[in-house]
Amino acid sequence: MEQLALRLKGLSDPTRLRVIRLLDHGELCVCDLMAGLDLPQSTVSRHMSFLRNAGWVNGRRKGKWVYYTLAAPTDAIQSEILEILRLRLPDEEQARQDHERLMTHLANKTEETCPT
Amino acid sequence: MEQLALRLKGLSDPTRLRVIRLLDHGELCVCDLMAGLDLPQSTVSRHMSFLRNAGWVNGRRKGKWVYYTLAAPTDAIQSEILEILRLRLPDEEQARQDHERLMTHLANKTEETCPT
DNA sequence: TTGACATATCCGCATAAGCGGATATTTATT
DNA sequence: AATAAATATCCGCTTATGCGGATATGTCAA
Repeated sequence: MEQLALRLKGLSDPTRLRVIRLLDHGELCVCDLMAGLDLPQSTVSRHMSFLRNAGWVNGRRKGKWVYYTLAAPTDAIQSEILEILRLRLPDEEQARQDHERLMTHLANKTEETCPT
Repeated sequence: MEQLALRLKGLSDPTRLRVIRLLDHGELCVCDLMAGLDLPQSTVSRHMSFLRNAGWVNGRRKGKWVYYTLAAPTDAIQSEILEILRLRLPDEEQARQDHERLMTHLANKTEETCPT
């Protein structure tokens, strides 16, 4: 139960659900998430640590950047919950705004300033 | 997201997951849960308030007793998460003990001391 | 090796949660 | 009305969580 409770605690915060939703579009670095969420760097980084610790995301370093992706599920529960979120995360105004901010930000990124 | 985060926060505690698992056997009053969880009354009652507030259980008063049941899901997410828990809640030693304590307690209950 | 950038961690702070004993509330019984 | 039983709430306490600015760490480029 401990393990599962920790997993679910990872999802028990609105900001972290927004992160999951943004990551569903693919790999993003912290600065991308800052733009999408419109939150300061320390706040985003802290939530990413929490999510990594709870087993929901992986981070890989690429030069100065750390790219986060949704983690591959390690058990059936995690896999099914992730699938539910993918299909049914509420389609709220905020999600639309997050996505729009992210897209605007990505459009202004050049290959050299932030390589994949 | 707020709403969903609250829902998930309801499940983000080991004791509350144990409650969900016990309630899957059917309606239980607080004293039943105290026996199953082996926790003091104030602790159990507080967790039940939390779960009710998060939309996972309903309580109905019957005389001196308050019987709790799993709440009927109000949306697809809740329904699917509940189904996952039902199918896949980890089969741990603690769950076995909880169940055993509950059964022993129920066996000692007479109709008059605690009616359904 | 210095500078600039991206990220992580530290800091102090405020609020939320968890705990269990004590007390209040509700209901049935006499 | 008084008592007892079941439950909810209050209390003081401890720990966890969230926040954002400040600082530390890691990495690349000049």
